[in-house]
Amino acid sequence: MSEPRWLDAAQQRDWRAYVDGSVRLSEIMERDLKAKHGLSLSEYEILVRLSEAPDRRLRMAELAENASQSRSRLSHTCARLESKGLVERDNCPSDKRGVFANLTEAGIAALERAARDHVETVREYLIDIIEPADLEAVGRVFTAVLKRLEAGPGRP
Amino acid sequence: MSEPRWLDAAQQRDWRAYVDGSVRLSEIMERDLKAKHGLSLSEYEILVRLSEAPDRRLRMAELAENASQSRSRLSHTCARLESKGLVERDNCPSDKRGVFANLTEAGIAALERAARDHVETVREYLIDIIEPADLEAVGRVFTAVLKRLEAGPGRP
DNA sequence: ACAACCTAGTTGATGGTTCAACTATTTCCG
DNA sequence: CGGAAATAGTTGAACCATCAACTAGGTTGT
Repeated sequence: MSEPRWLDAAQQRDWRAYVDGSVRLSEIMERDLKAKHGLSLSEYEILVRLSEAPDRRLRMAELAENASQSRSRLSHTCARLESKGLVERDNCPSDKRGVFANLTEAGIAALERAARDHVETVREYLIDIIEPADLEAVGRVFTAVLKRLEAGPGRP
Repeated sequence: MSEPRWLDAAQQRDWRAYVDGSVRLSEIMERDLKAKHGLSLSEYEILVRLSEAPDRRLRMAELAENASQSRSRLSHTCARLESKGLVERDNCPSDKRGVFANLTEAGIAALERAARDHVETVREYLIDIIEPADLEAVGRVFTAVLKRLEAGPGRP
């Protein structure tokens, strides 16, 4: 139990800006999508990942991984999307435990509409108001975070 | 209704890294705090803001603003923290509608314990694995986001 | 002084997320 | 082969956040 290595003033300032800013940024994304398209951010993410998959279909586990959601959460969210007619689920022939989620035509259309507004919001509140070099830095930072998280716990 | 200004490949890559990375980063913070100290991230944030306030007390509205939470959410969360004995609420004498939230001794102690672990997690999964200059860029970026959000909607 | 309005904060219902338990299938390996 | 262990996905309960409605006290203007 050693002394904690506290952040210095500059680190603290930057970390705090990130905490506050990222919470409020995702809040506005959420609100915007919900108001204009009746979609939550996590529903939107699912549609995005499906739209990029071959044949616009993915196994539930892979979709959960891509969308950074737990399997349970995906099951519930998928049920909701299914009842909205944006997603369909059907059984995997080769693995009888497996389930494919796939995007319906309505899902494709809804995503296209939502994405047009969403990209505008992302620009308006982030991309267009910062230096391109700083966006690249953000990319590097969170790529490193993802890599670190994959490596699992322990601090080498 | 003009054509959307889609992100280019590099912007898309960086934005996606941020979306995925930030979700997963706050997930691990949340899990860590919950497992080791029984606190959610938003409870933790409330304790932090209170601990920094003069006399470790703040009016509810101000606390809500500082912690980036809605007033309603703060009421509920505060009720939970109160039942854990970490926060107390009492009436404001000068404005009879008002309520002060203040940190109890137990709250101070709980925060101190939690903060020691929390800073370690923040370092392990973010600060210590990136370039200092990139952290500064993150700080600039989200400071700009906060400024933009304060300005309100509309894109000048 | 009083009516209209605004601000502080809470409450309860609703809906989404998490967690643990469960079924069903597949894989591993003696 | 056959049983143990691992994997895919779902379910329901408990928990937390959001939203609209509400109480109560303050502010403004005439």
